Amino acid sequence: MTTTSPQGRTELLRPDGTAVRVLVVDDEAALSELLSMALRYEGWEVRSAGDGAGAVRAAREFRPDAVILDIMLPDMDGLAVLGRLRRELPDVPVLFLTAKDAVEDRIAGLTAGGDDYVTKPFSLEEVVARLRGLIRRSGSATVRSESLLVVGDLTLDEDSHDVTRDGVNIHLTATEFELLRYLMRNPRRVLSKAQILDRVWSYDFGGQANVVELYISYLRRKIDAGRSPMIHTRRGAGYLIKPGE
Amino acid sequence: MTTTSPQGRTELLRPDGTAVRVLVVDDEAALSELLSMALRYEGWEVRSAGDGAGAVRAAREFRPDAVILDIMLPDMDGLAVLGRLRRELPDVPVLFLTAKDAVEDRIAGLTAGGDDYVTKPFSLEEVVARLRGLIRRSGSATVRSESLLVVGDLTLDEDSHDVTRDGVNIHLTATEFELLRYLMRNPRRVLSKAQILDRVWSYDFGGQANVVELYISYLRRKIDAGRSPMIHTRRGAGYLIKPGE
DNA sequence: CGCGTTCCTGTGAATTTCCTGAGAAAGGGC
DNA sequence: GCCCTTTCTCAGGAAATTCACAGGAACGCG
Repeated sequence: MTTTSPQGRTELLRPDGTAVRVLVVDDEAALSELLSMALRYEGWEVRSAGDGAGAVRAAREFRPDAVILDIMLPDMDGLAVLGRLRRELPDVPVLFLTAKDAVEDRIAGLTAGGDDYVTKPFSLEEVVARLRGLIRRSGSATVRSESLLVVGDLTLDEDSHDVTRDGVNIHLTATEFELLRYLMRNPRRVLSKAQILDRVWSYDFGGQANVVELYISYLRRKIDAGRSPMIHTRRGAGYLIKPGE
Repeated sequence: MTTTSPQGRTELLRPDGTAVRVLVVDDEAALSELLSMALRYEGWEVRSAGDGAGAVRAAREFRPDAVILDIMLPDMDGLAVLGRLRRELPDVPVLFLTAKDAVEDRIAGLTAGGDDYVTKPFSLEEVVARLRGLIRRSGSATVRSESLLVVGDLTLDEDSHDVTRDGVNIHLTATEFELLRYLMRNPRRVLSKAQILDRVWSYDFGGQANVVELYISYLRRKIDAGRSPMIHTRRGAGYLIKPGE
């Protein structure tokens, strides 16, 4: 088994060259599973815990580089877990999972230390992107990877959310942005509509699968318009992005 | 390559090139947590103590470059702690945390020696800025940072609180100033409303998240009025500031 | 060449997100 | 204590975004 990620992109690695370690703390087994699989697929090492006690134990043994923490847990409330995690892992960034309306009720100071949060229901693309951002900025990983994705003359900046083709700025909506980011993080690789739906849309999306077609169509209009096309259809298989000739 | 903080800003560093050390003395664990997280994220090394005895011990071992001291502590009152800290660390600047209604003249006496204070409830932006100012002026750290933030033709002086666009002075209220400072310390970077709220508003703020929208609106009126806009909305993501073209 | 399948995209409606005016409440300076 | 400034809530309205639906185009296969 090689250390290159399944998707073949440049990975974030720890200073000693080993894989980045992520601890997932969530009591919903299904969610925990979903996250673990997605993160392993990123090439990261994952451990998960279903309650606060397990989380603290895992933190001590596993010494993760980042934590994903659902702030509503059964035995302790998430904030208590956070406190105990912090004692074990003072400098480790935390990505919080929270219900959408909880944000309005305000969880003061959660993101204060450079941490971040994602509201449920989330898309995997969002979680992975946020987590990569956290790790990148935490300095725990060696690779100060750029926040800039480049495919041919197309660029996408994950920090500023700026997208340009051939130097020209292109305005994308939030969903278009996430779709393009997913494509660009997997250049020259066919992604099926099911994969895209699983990754870019939130896990509870119940709509028609052809939203993917629709959004591919939107992207083409904005990105390929006139120019040599970069987004290609593989009939019966999916879509891929690659530099135009 | 210059050393940069996690957020990519220039850091304050000590003469030997190591990170600045800050001691946080506060008995409220939650506050202590919040501060530690924020300061670590600034790239500083943090130790915290929950009482006077611990503070003195930490001072002796840790030799901090600055101290944040809550002047109401359980075992000794803050003034006694201060005295003993001063014996350990004669020249170290202290940032006091105090209740708003604390006796004014007493504070005035305390801060006479170049120290500073912040009233509770505070915003992290304010604490970090004050602390940076203290450290910068104390000479303990190599001054590698100006107090002037510049983005395009917009400037903000953290010392004098002067803000100018294209040379013209602009009057901002306290909140507007802190918001703008946060944006300008993270140029070209999308900041979510939650992040902004966590950082610019005080930790006990319980209000509506749309104050952020409101203050962005105020800032635009004062800063972007007529001119090419520098504050941009990323719908569904947040706001960012960048030089106009 | 004809046919079924797959994909593309215009239209429009529901929803979400953002902006901003008006005014109440709180705070600061004198 | 009084006046002026600042902060913040509330709510209406504007605008952008998401998505379903459906007709038509393109494709691949026999």
